[in-house]
Amino acid sequence: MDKVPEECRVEDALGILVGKWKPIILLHLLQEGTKRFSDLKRSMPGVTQKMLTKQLRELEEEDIIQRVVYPQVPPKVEYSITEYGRSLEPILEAMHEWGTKHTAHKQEKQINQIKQN
Amino acid sequence: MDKVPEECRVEDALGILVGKWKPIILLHLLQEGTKRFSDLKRSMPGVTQKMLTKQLRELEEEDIIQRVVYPQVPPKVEYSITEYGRSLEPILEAMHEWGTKHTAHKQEKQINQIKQN
DNA sequence: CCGGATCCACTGGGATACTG
DNA sequence: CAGTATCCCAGTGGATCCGG
Repeated sequence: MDKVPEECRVEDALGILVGKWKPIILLHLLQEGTKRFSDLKRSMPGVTQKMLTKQLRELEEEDIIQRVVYPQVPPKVEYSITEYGRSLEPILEAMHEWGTKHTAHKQEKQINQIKQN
Repeated sequence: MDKVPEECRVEDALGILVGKWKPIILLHLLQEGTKRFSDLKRSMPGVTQKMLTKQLRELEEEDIIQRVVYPQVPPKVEYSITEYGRSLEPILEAMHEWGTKHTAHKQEKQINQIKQN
């Protein structure tokens, strides 16, 4: 961490990942390669079509994922991670690992607070 | 990335880092160890007292940073990274590195778009 | 099947003024 | 010096309906 704050690019990476459904989307696509819109939607309980579309568009805009439309009836649209997007994988892994520890950390903290009483 | 989405903890880490001034705060404290509120504020152009206070409180709540109040007049409050908070450093590093590449990537993309015309 | 268009609630961030 | 208290605005996320 020998960078001066003026040239901090952390936010750039953060901006890509921030969005209620983006981490989940990436996880699905990283694990399963290519998925149709409807499959993606089905595997993400609670998401609306509008939101899923929006988040996918934003990831596509940053070249993290790729969108392929098959001009047929009924429509078919497939999404997949780009090579470039795959470079985010180590970061997601690291965050997942840290998050897991943090969850344990918070539980421990709660237990200690209860003991105080 | 062999985790199923149901046990995705990426958001937990993300939630800690998200906040307009949090990455910068962490960067400053990681680099310079301990800083007073006013020093921190001075090194972050544009931040208001309210926002700086708020972001610091949130980081403190998660045990990422430590707040020490010296009961004197005028008041003196020092902030520093906790041992636990320091475990975020690799993630911040990785994001900074990725962000730097991404900035270059976007510039390249723009140039290509201009060439199209 | 996919996604655009509208309308709406909520909250994150900010400007400003005030206090021990 | 450090922090609260108010008021405000814009953006995000969501519910719902419509269309190719």
